[in-house]
Amino acid sequence: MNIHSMNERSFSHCGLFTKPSIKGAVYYTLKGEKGEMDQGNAKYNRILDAAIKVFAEQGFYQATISQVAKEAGVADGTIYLYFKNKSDILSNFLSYKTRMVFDRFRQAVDNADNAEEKLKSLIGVHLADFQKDRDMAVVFQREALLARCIDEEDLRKIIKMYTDILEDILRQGQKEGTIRGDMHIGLAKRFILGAVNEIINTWVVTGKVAGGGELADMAGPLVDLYFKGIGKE
Amino acid sequence: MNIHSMNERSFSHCGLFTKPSIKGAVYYTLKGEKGEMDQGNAKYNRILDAAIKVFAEQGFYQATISQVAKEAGVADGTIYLYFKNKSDILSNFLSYKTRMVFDRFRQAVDNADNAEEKLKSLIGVHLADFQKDRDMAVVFQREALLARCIDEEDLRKIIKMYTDILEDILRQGQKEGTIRGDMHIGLAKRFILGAVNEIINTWVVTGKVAGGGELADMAGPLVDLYFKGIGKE
Amino acid sequence: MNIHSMNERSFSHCGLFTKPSIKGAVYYTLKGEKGEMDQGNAKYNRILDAAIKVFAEQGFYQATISQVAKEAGVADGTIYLYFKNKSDILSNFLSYKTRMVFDRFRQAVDNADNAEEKLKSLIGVHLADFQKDRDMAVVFQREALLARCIDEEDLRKIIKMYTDILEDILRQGQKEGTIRGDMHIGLAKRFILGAVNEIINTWVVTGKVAGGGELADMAGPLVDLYFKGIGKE
Amino acid sequence: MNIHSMNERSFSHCGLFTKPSIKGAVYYTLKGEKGEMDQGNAKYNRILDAAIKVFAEQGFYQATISQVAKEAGVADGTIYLYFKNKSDILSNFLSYKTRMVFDRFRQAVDNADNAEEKLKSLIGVHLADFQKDRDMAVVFQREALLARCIDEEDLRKIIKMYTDILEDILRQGQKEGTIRGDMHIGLAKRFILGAVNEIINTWVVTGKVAGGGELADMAGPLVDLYFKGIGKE
DNA sequence: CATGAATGAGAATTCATTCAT
DNA sequence: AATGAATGAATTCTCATTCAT
Repeated sequence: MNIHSMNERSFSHCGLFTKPSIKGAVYYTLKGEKGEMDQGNAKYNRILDAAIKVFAEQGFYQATISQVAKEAGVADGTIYLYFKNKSDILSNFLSYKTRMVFDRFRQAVDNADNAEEKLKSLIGVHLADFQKDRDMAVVFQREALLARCIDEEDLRKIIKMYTDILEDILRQGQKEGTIRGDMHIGLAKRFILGAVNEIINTWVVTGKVAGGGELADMAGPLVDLYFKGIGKE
Repeated sequence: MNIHSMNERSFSHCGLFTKPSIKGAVYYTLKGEKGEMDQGNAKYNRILDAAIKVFAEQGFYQATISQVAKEAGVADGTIYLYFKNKSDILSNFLSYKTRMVFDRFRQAVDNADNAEEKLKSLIGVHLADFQKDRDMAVVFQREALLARCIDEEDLRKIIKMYTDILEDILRQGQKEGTIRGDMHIGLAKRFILGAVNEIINTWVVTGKVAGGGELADMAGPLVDLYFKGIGKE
Repeated sequence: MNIHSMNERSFSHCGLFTKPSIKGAVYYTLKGEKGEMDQGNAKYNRILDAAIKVFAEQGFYQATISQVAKEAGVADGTIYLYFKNKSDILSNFLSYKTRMVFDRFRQAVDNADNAEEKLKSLIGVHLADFQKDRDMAVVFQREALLARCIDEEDLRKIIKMYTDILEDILRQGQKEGTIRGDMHIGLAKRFILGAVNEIINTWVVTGKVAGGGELADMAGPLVDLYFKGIGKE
Repeated sequence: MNIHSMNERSFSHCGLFTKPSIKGAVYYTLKGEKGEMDQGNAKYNRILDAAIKVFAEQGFYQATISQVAKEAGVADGTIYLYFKNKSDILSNFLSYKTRMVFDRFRQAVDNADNAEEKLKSLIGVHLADFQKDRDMAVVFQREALLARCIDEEDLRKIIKMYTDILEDILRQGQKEGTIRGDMHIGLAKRFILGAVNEIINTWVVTGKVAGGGELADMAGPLVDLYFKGIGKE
C-alpha cells in the first residue's frame, strides 16, 4: 500500500481547484514549522523539494527520477510511494504552490485600501515570494508552460486566477476614480501581468534585477509606470 | 560527407549571433522564391518546417525524429544529413527566425518617424508576424524557454536584441520630449516586452485575443496604454 | 524467529509427497473446525485463501503480494511470517490441496464396489469438488501448469497419483471382466483423466457445463462414454 | 517507422480470426522455403522462433525480452520493430500457429472418407505436428492457457474451432451409422479433445509417450478407444 | 545523397522482500 | 507477532543516432 490516496487530488485527475485540500500540500506548508510532523510527510516534502530543485536545474524532461531520488536521499522506488509518476510530482507542486501563492496574493490585496495600494501590495508580494525561492520561480515560469503533462485547462485557470484579482483591482480603481474608465480591461490585465512575468523571467535567466536591487523593490516603480505610463503627461 | 559544415554555426556551438550567415537560414529565407534553389535546400527547409510544426504540436521533448521525418516526407536518417541532432533543428530554427524577425522589426522601426510611431510599428509587426505563423509563435514562446538545448547565453542575446531596439526608441522619445525622462529605462523595456509576450501567450494558450479581434489590432491600444498608463491623468 | 520451519516442506524444496505432514496444511484442514486453533493458524489460512482467490482472478504472475495481503486483511510483511515467498504460497496450496483432494478421491473409490462404480464415484467427487471451489479449480487447472515455481517432478507426481488410482480401477475392472483386457492401460488412464480435465477447463473458461446442468452430473454420462465409447454397439 | 502495420492483426486488437492474412504469419510459413524472402521477414521469423524457444524453456512471464533478443541474435530494441510488446509476440505466434495448424487439421479431415478415418486422420496429424515441434507444443499447451495477455474470447474461439471440426465428424458418423446417436455430442467432443491434450501434456512434461513409441502412433489405439470404449462389450 | 532497419543506452516503473519499530 | 515504509534489482520499452546498402 502506498500513500497515493494522500495526493489523490493531483492536477491531472481532479481538476486544479475543485477540492479544498491536498494533504500533501498541507504537510508541505507545515515544513519546518511543526515538530510533530511525522516521517511520511517529511519524506513527501523532501521529495517534492528535491524534485523542484532538480527540475529547476535540469528542466523537467532532462531530470530523471534517479536524480530526484538521490537529491532527496531516498531510493528510486520510494518516489512512487508518494507520487503516481514523474508528472505527478510537478502537478502536485504546481497545485500546492498555486494555492499557497494565491492565498498570499489575496491577503496582500485584502490588506490594502485603495486600488493603487492593492496593486503595489500584490506585485510586491509576487516579486518577493518568487525571489525568496528561485527554484520555485524557475519551475513556475519555465517548466509549467512546457509541461504537457499539465492540463492546459489548469494552466488557463491559474492565469485566470491572477487576472481575476487584477480585474477586481482595476474595477475598484475605476470606481475610486483613480483608474481610467476608457480602457480595455482585458488588455490592461495582461499588460500588468506581462511586466511582472518579464521582470521575473529576466531575473531567472540573468540573475539580475533591472536597477540592481531586490526584485521586490521594483514593485513601486512598476506600479508607477502602470499608472502614469511612459508618456510625458 | 554531409551537409553539416553548413549548419556548423548552430546555437549551441558557436553562439547565436557571432557569425554572419547561416547557409540554412539563407536557403530558408529563399523558400519558394528562387527556381534555381537546389533539392538539398528545399529539403532542409521542408525538414525545418515540419519540425516546427511537430514541435509546436507535441512539444520539443515529446516530438520524435520519426514524426518530423514523416511530416517532412523524408527518411529518419535524412534529417541527420541536414542537422547535427534534434536540438540542432530547434537551434537552427531559432537562430534563423530570430534573425528574420529582427530584420523585420528593425525595418518596422526604421520606417516610422517618431518614438510613438516606431513603437506602434514594432509591436504591430511583432503581433502580426506571430499571428501569421502560430507554430513559430508556439515554439518561440514556449519551447525556446524550456529547451535546455539552447544556450542560456543565446537566449539572453535574443532578449537583449529586442530590448536594445526598445531602448533606442525610448531614448529617442525622451529626446523628442514625448517620453518621460524620469523613469527607469531598464524597467520600461521589460514593461513593454512583457505585455507583448503576455498577449501572445494568451493567444497561444487560449486561441483568443483580448477584445476578440486580430492580434495585430492590439498594437494601437497597447501603445496607448504604454504611454498613458492606466491612471486617470 | 518466524514460522517458516512450519512451511519448510514446500513443493520446491523438499518434494511434494515425501514428508507426512505439513503443519500449514493441517491448520488449513482444520479451518473453522476447532475453536482452540490459534491466531497464527487462522492467519495462515486467511492468507492462503486470499492468495488462491487473487491468483485465480489475476493469474499467479499478475497477482501481487500487496493484493494478497489486502484480500487477507494483513500487512504485506506478515505474509512472509507464514510463507517463504510468493511461490511458496502456491506450493503450499497445491501441496495441501493435492493431499486433501486425493484423500477424498481415495475415499470415493474405496466406498464403491466394482470398477464402474468406483470410476463413477471418483469422477463424481472430482467434478463436484472442483465445482464447489472455483478459485481452487482455476489455480489447479491453469496456474499449476504454468507456474515454473512448481517442480516438474512434483507435477508428475500429482498426475501419477491420479493415474495410479485409475490404474487400480482399470485392473480391477479387468479382473471383474467388465473392462477390456486388450487395451493399453497407460493410454486408457490418460484417456479418462483427459476428459475430466477438459470438462473442468471448459467450465473454468466458459463458466458453462456441456449440457447445462451441474458439473458433477456429467460423471454418469462420461463414465458411460468411457465404457461404451462413441461407437454404435 | 517500424514494421508494425505488418502485424496489425494481432490477437488482442482485431480479434483472432477476422482478418484474412497476417503478413508476418505468411512470411513465417515461408520460412526456409523461398530464397527470395527478404531480410525483414527473416528477422521477424527469427525473433518469433527465438521467442517460442525461450517461452517454452522459461515460461512466458519468466522469459525476458533480452533473452529473446539474445536468442534471436538481435538487439532488444529490434524486437519492438516487429512486435508491439512481449504479449504481441505470443499473440502473433498463437494466431499464426492456430491458423496453420487448423489448415492442416481441416485438410487431414477432408482427405479421409468416413467418420472413423477422419477422426484417425485428425488425431494423427495433431499428434504428429505437435511432436514435430516441441517448443510450439509447450507454448500451445501450457502458456496459451495462462497467458492473460490473450483474450479469453480468442481462447474460446481456438477451442471452438477444434470442437467444431469434431462435431462435424461426429454428426457424419451418426449419419453413417458408425457413431451412436444417443450420446451428448458436447460431452463427446470434450471427451475426444481431452484425451489428445492429456497425451500431449504427458509427453510435454515427461518427454515420454504412453507405450513408448511415437506420439502419432497413439492415434490408432486412441480412436479405437474412442469408438469401443474401455468396456467389455 | 537518401534510406530506414538496426542499435543499445537510458528512463520510468514495478514489486518481492526486508527490517526497524 | 505484526506492520508497512523503504528498498533497489530487474524489466519493459523508447528513440536519437548510425551505417550498410
